[in-house]
Amino acid sequence: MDTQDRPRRPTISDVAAAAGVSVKTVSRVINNVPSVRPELVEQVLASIGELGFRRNDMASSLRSGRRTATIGLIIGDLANPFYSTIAAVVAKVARSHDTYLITVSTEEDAELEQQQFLELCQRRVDGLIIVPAGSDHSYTRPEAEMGMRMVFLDRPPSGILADSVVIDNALGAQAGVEHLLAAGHRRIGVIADSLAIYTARERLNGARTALAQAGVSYDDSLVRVGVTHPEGAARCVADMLDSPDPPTAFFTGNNRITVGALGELHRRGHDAALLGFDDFELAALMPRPLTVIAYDVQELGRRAAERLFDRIGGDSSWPSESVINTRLVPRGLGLPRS
Amino acid sequence: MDTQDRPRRPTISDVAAAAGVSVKTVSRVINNVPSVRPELVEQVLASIGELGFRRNDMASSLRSGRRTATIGLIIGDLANPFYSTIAAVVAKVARSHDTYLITVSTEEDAELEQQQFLELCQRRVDGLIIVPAGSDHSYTRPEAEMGMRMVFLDRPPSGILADSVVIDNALGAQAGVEHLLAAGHRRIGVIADSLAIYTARERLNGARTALAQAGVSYDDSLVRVGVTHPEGAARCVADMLDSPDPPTAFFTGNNRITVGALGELHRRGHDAALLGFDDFELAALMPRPLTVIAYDVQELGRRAAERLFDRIGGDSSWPSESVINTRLVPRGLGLPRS
DNA sequence: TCCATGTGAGACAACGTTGTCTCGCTTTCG
DNA sequence: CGAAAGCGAGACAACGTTGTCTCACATGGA
Repeated sequence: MDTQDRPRRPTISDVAAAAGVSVKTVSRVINNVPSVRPELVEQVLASIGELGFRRNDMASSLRSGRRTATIGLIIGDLANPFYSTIAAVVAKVARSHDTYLITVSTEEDAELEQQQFLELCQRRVDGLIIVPAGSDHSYTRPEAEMGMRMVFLDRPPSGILADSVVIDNALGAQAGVEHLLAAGHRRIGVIADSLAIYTARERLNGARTALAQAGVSYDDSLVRVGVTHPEGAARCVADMLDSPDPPTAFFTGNNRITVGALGELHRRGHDAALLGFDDFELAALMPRPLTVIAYDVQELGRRAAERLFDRIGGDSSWPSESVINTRLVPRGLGLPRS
Repeated sequence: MDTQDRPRRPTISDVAAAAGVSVKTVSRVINNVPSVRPELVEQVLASIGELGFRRNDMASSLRSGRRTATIGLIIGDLANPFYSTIAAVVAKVARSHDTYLITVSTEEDAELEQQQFLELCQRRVDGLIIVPAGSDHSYTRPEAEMGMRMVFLDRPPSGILADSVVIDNALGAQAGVEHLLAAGHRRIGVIADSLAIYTARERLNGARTALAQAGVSYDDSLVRVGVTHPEGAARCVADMLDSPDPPTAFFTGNNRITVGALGELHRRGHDAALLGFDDFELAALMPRPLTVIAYDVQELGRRAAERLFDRIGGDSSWPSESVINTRLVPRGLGLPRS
């Protein structure tokens, strides 16, 4: 008959009334302040149980000015296993710090990245881990100056000095191409993602370094860039194989490209060698077991998350760049055409 | 020299002081209330830009009592592609409702599920999507009664009446086993996850129905349950193949089990047929292309998220159970031993 | 000219919680 | 026995924002 029509959550003041104590005492009980008479503690706990009271964390963190116990993760696409692995390990580290994780996808759109960054700042997350989509991060500077902690992951930031954790793309790609060269290949097709992406640039550079050091002249017709989908990679492979002087091996710049290329080779029953950057779960089970440049994705996420919590914990040392090593996982190659 | 030592975020009161207006006027400008003189609007916006002001969303939603624009997703493990696909599509639907997503992993632990559920309620999320780990959800009832919206995904709740979205596990498994029977197999090994999991129970039931309807007597030695890892699945396959009267085909209850079983068959070069529940990206590229029971995981997540936002939007109709159909994707089987 | 009407903007309180201060009671010691 | 000290618990204000109310001033009609 009263204002019971919409169910309203009880507040500490309701609990206080029910237990016959002041709101502050309820607050003390909730926060385990020891200086409350055990008998009152019991009364209060009883009332809390009866009413189903649950503290409003938002009000609590507003008043206390402490952490919101939330961090944000800005990534390309949660459906991509690379990103979801990172999200999982970041969430795990966050949980060990009693912190929740808000994950947002930018779909590799720089504008969306900026928008979501600012929105997460409005929510007063305690910190942010960012896998950059855009190439200019000076927009983060005002927030950084006002105390927002952030760590860049997989790609370094530009326009701001901040922590980052990246993998050794160039050296990894170089090692991969060297492996193909050592197997006797001289015509090696290289397929890379958009060069707007830092990792794609670095990997292409590494591949070129290997070729140059082996004295193999650089052939433009054997390099394709801006390949973003497996289908595109398949077309590139088809295209190069149909050319007059086709490659005998392929170096593919990421797992999506590798899968697309593999599919095309599989369809054709072609025996060109294939070596890709990024490992993936089923690589060993492929029709042709795949040699890949692998690295510890979980370690990548873990280091970024731990760096972030160091910062949140008050670490104010000079920003650092942490580099994760890659390793070549040999699982066999197609034989070079002799 | 003043309290500038720790960078403090400006508040609307700082903006008001800078612009020479009242805090309420700043609030009006922020919220696009039209009844403010354009000249003042400009002043306020200028001050906002200068100070780098950004509204505190937590304070805003506390005061206004409106939504927190956050929903929670409670799943088993974000690193599992099934769950990350769901998380991605839920995040997408959420974003279209200007809402953020907090994802937590239970690691299939019922106690952790309950704990995280309650913590998310404390955060005053607007709603929750839950993939149950536990089998009793009566603990959610007090929260539901106080207005917490929730939708159960992949597995129905027990102990509470609430919306759910599930797939047709029994019928799918039945169709899968029928497919193996139609190919002439009579000795079919069935490997299932822990029967504490609803989907595993349902799928096993479906498999048994198919066997029973075909008049194949049920052989306990051909059924393994409680298999949670690919390694376990591999051991089951090895074990059954090494038995005196080995199966000629396997029905595997989920994608982890399928991968483990496939690996073992691959190692042995064994030609037993394999048909699994759950599709996975590379199934078509496997050494033996895999026939699977597939379903639209994205649709599963999408329906749950849309149902949740219906509820948040005020829909108070009777709770519904939405069922997603499965389909058999034939990609070939090993031939039965003749 | 005077009063009714309308409009823009400020004062104040409130959301649910916690930090600070105070106060009364008990304990202890000179 | 009185005063200092200690301790438990309440009153009050504040976190940053927005809802409600009020008021000053401008406008228009009688």
